[in-house]
Amino acid sequence: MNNAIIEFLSQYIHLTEEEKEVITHQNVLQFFPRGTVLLSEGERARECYFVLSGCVYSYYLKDGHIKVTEFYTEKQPITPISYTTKTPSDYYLECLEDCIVALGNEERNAALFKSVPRLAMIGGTVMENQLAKQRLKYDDIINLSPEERYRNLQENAPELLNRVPQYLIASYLGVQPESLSRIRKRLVK
Amino acid sequence: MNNAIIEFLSQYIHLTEEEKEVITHQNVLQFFPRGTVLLSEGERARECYFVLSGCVYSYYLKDGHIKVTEFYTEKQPITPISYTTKTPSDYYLECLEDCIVALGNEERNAALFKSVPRLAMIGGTVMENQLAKQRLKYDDIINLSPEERYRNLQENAPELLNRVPQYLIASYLGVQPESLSRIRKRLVK
DNA sequence: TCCATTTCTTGACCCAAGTCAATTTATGGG
DNA sequence: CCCATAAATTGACTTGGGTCAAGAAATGGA
Repeated sequence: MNNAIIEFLSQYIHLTEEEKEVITHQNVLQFFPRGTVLLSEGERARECYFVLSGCVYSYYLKDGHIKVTEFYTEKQPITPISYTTKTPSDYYLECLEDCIVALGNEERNAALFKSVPRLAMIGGTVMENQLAKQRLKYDDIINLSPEERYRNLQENAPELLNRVPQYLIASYLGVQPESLSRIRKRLVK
Repeated sequence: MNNAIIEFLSQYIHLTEEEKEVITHQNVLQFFPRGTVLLSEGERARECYFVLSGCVYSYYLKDGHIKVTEFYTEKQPITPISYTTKTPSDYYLECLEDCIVALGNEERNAALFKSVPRLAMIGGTVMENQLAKQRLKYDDIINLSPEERYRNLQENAPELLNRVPQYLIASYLGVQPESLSRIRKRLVK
């Protein structure tokens, strides 16, 4: 379970057993029951997260309606924009399921970097990779119809479709729940 | 002109006159005439860029049609996904106007970091900021109609509308040229 | 197990964007 | 300055998603 962090970091850097040990022990883990709001609009994020289990989603409100922007599941880092910019958040961050989450902040990261100095070097790379992913997602969305977007989800993240209520998937795809219902109907036949 | 880099870096870190001097002198600048292709599909990007003057745009081909993903103008850094991932590029990078560009690669960056060590620390922050911007752009697009996107462009980057041919703007907004023409017509009245 | 509430589906209608085709306008090279 | 070509506009038609309203199905708490 806790290995998720080690697995994640190992994508970027080779860790010795000793370093893995240190990282595992310095982790600050926390359990949040489903429905917990980790971050609210107007609040300033004081922490970033790493999902070990469960599912977190981020959304903002527009005319009182939820607009889902992302789902975060196992082995995914969450860096709220508000954490980056140190300004009040426009987004909510909420647990869709019971979650176990690793917490990060500048203090704790600094302590970790002191123990495993090589970790400090991959910060830029991790961010670059996140950015590359976000770009691909953008380039996808801009030229695809809602139906194509849904098919991509089916292809790339089929498990999400089972874990997440359909009206949140619809919001994530940028369509109304009625439309998603019709898209699904079209695709069945 | 060359100050653009100093201006850009100063958003993240305060530079002494001496450091500014060093950075200015270590810069590798190059002129590219309009139409120059900086990166082609299938090629691996060996450099990243910083636009000092002119306009560069990135696009990919889908069924032989251009899909514009971004315009880069003065004081904007360009980190091709291919540069990040060290894999062949799916994108083209091309000069829309005559351009003066600063070139970066790992070697040159390392040399620069050696001269001004503090620069190495802001890499993650620059990337985090780029990521935050890209996220906002995404969240925008997903819930806005083409017409709203166009109005946002008018608001946030009116100069682009004069510099860039309309059919490229249309592609950037994810609509057909005919549709953009009609959107503009609707908005005039 | 039952009921209230939430979520999902369906129908009818509207509208904006896509498509194809034709025409007008702009542009740059000679 | 003219012409060939590229870019932008307009018209007619199709189509898929939005909206509003009603009903069916699923869910969870008592």
